[in-house]
Parts: sequence; C-alpha cells; structure tokens
Amino acid sequence: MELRDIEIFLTLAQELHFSRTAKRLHVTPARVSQSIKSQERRIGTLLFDRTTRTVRLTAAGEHLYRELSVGYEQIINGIEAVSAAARQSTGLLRIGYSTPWAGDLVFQTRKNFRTRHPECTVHVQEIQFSDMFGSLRRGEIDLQLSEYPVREADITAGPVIFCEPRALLVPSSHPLAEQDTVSLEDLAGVPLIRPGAQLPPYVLEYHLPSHTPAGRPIPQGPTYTYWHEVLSLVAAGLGVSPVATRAAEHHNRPGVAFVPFSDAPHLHYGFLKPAPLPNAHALAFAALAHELAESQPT
Amino acid sequence: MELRDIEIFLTLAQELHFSRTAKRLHVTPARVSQSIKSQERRIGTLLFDRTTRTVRLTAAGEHLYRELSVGYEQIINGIEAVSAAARQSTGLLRIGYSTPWAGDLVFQTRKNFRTRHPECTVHVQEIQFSDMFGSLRRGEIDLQLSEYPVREADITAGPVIFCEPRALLVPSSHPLAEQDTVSLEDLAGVPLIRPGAQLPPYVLEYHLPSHTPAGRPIPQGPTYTYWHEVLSLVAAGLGVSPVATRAAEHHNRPGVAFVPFSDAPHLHYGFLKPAPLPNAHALAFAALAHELAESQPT
DNA sequence: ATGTCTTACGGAAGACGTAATAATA
DNA sequence: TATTATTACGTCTTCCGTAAGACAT
Repeated sequence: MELRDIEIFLTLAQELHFSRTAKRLHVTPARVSQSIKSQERRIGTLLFDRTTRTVRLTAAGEHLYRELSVGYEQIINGIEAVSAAARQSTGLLRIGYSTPWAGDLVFQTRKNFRTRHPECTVHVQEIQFSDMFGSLRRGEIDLQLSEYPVREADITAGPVIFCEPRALLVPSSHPLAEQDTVSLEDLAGVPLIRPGAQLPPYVLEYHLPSHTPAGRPIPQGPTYTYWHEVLSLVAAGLGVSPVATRAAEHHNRPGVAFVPFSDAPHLHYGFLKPAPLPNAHALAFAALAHELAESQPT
Repeated sequence: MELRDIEIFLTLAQELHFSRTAKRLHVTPARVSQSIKSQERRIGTLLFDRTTRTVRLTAAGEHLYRELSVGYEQIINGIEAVSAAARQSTGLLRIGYSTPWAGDLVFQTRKNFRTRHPECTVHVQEIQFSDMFGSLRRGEIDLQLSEYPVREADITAGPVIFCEPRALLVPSSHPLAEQDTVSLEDLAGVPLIRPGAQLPPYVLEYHLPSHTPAGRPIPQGPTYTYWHEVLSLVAAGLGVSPVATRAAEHHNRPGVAFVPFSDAPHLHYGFLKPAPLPNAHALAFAALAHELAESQPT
C-alpha cells in the first residue's frame, strides 16, 4: 500500500469505473484492477462490489475512503507546499536542457533573467537523452528546453523557441563525407546508431526513422548510453547519426564529418513543463528565452 | 515520494542519525541515504544539514516534517483500522501453512477453533516455499505455520509446535534407495535440488546444506519453482532432496523412494506472526494448535 | 583509527503494459 | 455483440543490499 495505490483507490472510489479511473491516472485498466486487488488482499476484505457493468463501494471501502482521503490530500499538498516554498524562499528555478546549443540559450537567458529577477536563483543541468522526461516527471526540474516532438499526457510542451537544420554525422572515411549534402534516402545504405534506453516510439521514429520517405528500410546500428559514445562509434565506422548541424561546432573531432541534409525537416526546440502546476518564474524564464531566440535568429 | 520514503524521512527526522534510522526500519544506511537524497532532489532543497558526525533538520526539513507527520499517521492508522475492522466484523483470521502435514494440523485446529469462536471465520491457504514470508509481510495473512529456523527482524516466531524426522527423497533406481537409512555424509555424492527463488541464506543452508558435517562439499542440482517439480526431477534421476519423512505419505509416486536419515536433526514447526500487532484470535488459534499437537504426538 | 555518511554497481522485486479471457447487458 | 473487468505473462523500472570511498572526530 503505497501512495500510488491509495491514489488509485481514491480515484476509483470517486469514478466508480475502472476504465475512467485508468484514463484519469494515465495507466491501463489492468493496472487499476491489479492494484485494487492487492489492496483488498492486504485489508482482508472486498473494497468494491463489482460486476463488469457496475462498481460500488462496500462498507469497508467507504470506511477506507473516509480514513485515507484526508491524509492523502494532506500529504500531497504538504509536499507541494514545501517544494513551492523551497522555490519561493530560495527563489529557485531548476532548468534542464538536452544539447549544448540549447544549453547556450538557457545560460544566456539566465544572464538576462538575473537582472530582472535577482531574487531567483536558477539551477541549470543537462538532461540525458536516455532519460528524456525522468527529471521533469520526478519533479526535479521546473522547466526543460528539449527537442520536439513531445507528446506526453503529463507534460505540457510550449511554443517552438528555435529551429535547427539537420546534418548527418558520418565517418570521415565514408563516401558520403565527400558530398556537399545528403538526402534522407541516403540513410537506406547506412546503419543508424541508436540509444540503448527505452524511449517513446514516436520520438525514436522521428529522430531515427526506420524507413526513408520512399519507404526503403534503414538498417539499425549499435546502441549507446551516453551521447558522447555516438562520436566514437561513428569514428569507428560502425554507423551514422542524424544530428543538428550545430553539433559540428560542439562535437567535431578527427574521424567524423557533418554533412548537411538537403531534405530533412528542421529540428524544433521548446520548453516542457509538468502539466499540473504553472510556475510564474518558469513562465517568465521561458518567455524571456523566446524573446532572446527571436532577436538573434541562427 | 511514496509512503516508504516518507516513513524513512520521518524516522530520520526523529532519530537524526542515519544508521539508527536504518536499524529501526530494517534496512541499510545506504538505503536511507539514497531515499533522503531523492526526496531532496524532488523537493528542491536540502532537508537535513549533515556531516558524518551530525545530522540536523533544515528549516525546509522541519516544515516538511510538520506537513507529513500528521497525514502519515492518519493513513497508517486508517489502513490498520479498516484491516482490523475487517477481521473483527467478519471475524476473519487468515492462516497460511507450508506443507500438507502442517496443513492437516491447521485444518484440524480450525475444526476445534470453530466451536470455541463461532464468530470467527478462518481462511486457510498454502504458502509457496519460493515466497516464504511474502504473504505475512504484505499483511495478507495473520498467522503462518512454517518450518524453522526463521530469523527475520519483522517476524515473530512462536514456540515449536511439532517436530518431524527427516528422510532423503531419492530416485528409486538409485543405490541409496536400497538402504534402510542414509547419513548426511551420503549427500556428498548426490546433487541437491534447489529452489530457483531467492531465500535467506540461513534457510537454504539449513535445509539444503552446502557441506556435510564432515566438511565435504555437496553438489548442486537443478532448480525448481513449485515443490511438485521436485518429485519429477528426482524421478528423472536429476538429484535428491531432504524432506520430512511424512512427505512419503503425501507425495509418494513411482520412481521415487524415501529413505530415513540416521543422523539428521528433526525439522521444527511453529507459528509466525507479523512482529508489530498481536492479534487475539491469532494467539488463541496458535495456542489451540499447540495443545492439539501435544495431545497427539507423531 | 573508528564510526558515519555517500556513491557505484548489480540483482531481485514490483509496477505496468499487452493480449487473451470471462462476464454482464 | 459490445463493453468492461480480470488474469497470464513479459518487460522495464525501482528498491535495496554490497562494497568501496570520503569525512569528521
């Protein structure tokens, strides 16, 4: 019986419907059923009378609802209050970014932001591609400048802040390295280096498509954990990787070459926020970053 | 931030000492440190000012303590109250047993128990050796009749209720099957079939020793998930297994033989209870079982 | 030197999704 | 038959222990 189970129980007690409960909590009905069942084993009695058509609280269920709802609210609000106080009193804003060029904008924004909000400290940290949304979900940061697309139920993606043309990172010995530009169709001939970690399918398919626009399959290359490994893998001739053209300025090294795409759509970047709570400082920071990016287009 | 983390935080806030906190919660100091650190990341500020010699609550820590302690108590007590009510009102006592002969005693006790406590329903269920303490820990049963030794910090082991001599389960084609008795020393020549699941080392070493009393190593055989598989594995000649002599009455089948040990100490059985809460019905049931076992020694 | 907290790493338990099944209308 | 709840099973995350390191007295 952890807080998550209690949340599931309380939600089901309100909705009296497994599928709706699941939807509200962004999980599957199966999970709701499993959680309720284990709580019933724990308590030692049924909490809901249910058929496939009706769900009703039992007496024990009502009793438990009365016992838990207040304490649950108190804990959730308490955590939120203390987090908010930590942000207020220290005036702390925690921001993550995914790539060095996104980081540049964040740091630059921070410089301006400080003059307007001297009461607010801004913590900046890099986010690993392998755990794109983890820090945001765990509430460890308030704002994240990230590649799009992002379509997550519990995350709000703000407007596009800036765009980046794309290039292909290839071994310098590879024939493609001689060309002025490459096409998405060229990917059919070279293995793509992939992240080893689990990412949403739409993110993977966007950045590392499985097929060219013409429909030809793109081979899969070795996997990496930290982005830095991609450079080594490419230099070793084990594969290629589509990147922002700007990566050439930050990640150039012997053995690799960056060849611009002639036909790949630009990468889009924007700010992600946890869906529930709009944070005044965070909004101000995002707006300021937007202005800055507009005033100095790449 | 689940209830477990909150428990760790609240305990540390009281103890102001990582190792003592760990001891109270039956975990390692490392775990306490990890949990606190992740909560601090979540909240966005330090909760404790600490060196290796002193631990003090920060202002934010005190604030959080005030916010969480009440709600936490309320939830824990609420769950306990509803569980207790479920046991009271339905008069429910849930009892687990590990082996058929333990089950026999439990069912027999239940028959007598019913006449004295007609208000109390007794649920009986078998416990898999592969998850010896899980049901008890999760609060799914109130009492468990089990093999000893049991030395778990969060479980109370009552007095020994009955004993069982031991025998070796061997393939009927094996030379040992011809003998009248076997010795623990004979184990040096035959692989022991082992449970695949994780069990406390002292339990494993007691039931399936790695060495004979004389110090000779005992080979390891294949593993099983459900006890029933042991019979098939032995019948297939893949190994042997020490068991209670009584197993011969319950589990005999073609291809296997039970040969009594001449020198193995008897197995002991007793009742396990979750450490915190002594349950009146449970105590009465255990006492009754004890009487019954005494009155009809095996 | 010793007791205490922290970090890195690995293994096991638990959360959760997918897919197939059962049950109600 | 359509909708909903449950179960079986597999995968991935997270919990937690071990062991080694860093600090303070």
